[in-house]
Amino acid sequence: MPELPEVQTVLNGLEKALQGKTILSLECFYQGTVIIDPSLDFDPFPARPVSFVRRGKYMLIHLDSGISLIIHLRMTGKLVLDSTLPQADREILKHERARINLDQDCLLHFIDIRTFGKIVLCRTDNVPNYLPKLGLEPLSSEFTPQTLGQKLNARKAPIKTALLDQSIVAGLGNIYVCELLYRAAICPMTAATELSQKQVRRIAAETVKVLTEAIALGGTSISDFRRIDDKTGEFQNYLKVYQKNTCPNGHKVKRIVQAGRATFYCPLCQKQQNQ
DNA sequence: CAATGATCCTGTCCGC
DNA sequence: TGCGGACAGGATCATT
Repeated sequence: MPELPEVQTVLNGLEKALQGKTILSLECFYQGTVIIDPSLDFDPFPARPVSFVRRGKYMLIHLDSGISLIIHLRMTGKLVLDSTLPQADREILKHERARINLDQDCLLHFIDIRTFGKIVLCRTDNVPNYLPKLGLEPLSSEFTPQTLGQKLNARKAPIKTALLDQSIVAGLGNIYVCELLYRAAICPMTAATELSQKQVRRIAAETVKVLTEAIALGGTSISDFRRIDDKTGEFQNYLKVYQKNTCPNGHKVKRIVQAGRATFYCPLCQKQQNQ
């Protein structure tokens, strides 16, 4: 389940892999995976990528033809670089939903078991119309205890649920929210509106720390996340509560369900009265 | 506007 | 061995 660090890892890999290459075409093998803006009235290929931008869990690849690719991996999407065979000889892989053909006999397979991932092709000036309302970028200067507190304190929902809302903070998912709340020693059931400034400061600090550490380690490979070279990330080896039986202090980790999603936390380390 | 629930989809795992 | 059901869960849409 790619969250911000996994998306950044993939995007970094793409930037390297596409260096000096030209995109020749985009193929779709599953109805709905590739969405082409209806107002696109010319063939945007061949085109060269000019910039690679991440916004929340969205990857934006801007091309020199004034067109952009918007890629979202959702839960099981993977991009796999392949330069092993002449393009014409490559069969469609299992669960391959789309393909980005490059020159130099390279291509990117878009593999997505559960078919929720999307690739949108649209004019660069039209990109914002394809993105939902996204909140603070946790690794940008706009992410401060002040801006975060302002948004969180306006919500009655539990802090765990509020942090998963992409219109509050963009890029967090279930794994990193559980992890950062443990590190900040905040009980996941605490109403966001009731968080003290001190608690918000800890949440902001631990969010930046856990995301930065995870990016440095190439993300978390919990189920099937892979880098584009198909290697696994390393951060799963550093998780403290997510899918764990005990926390680093040896306490029993509890699993509850909030807003339909599993929450892992330590009732001893994350007490509600921790100020 | 906020909060909730259903939906999309397939592989894996568990109990019987 | 196989079958049904729960679970995994990001984002979107409809509903309250």
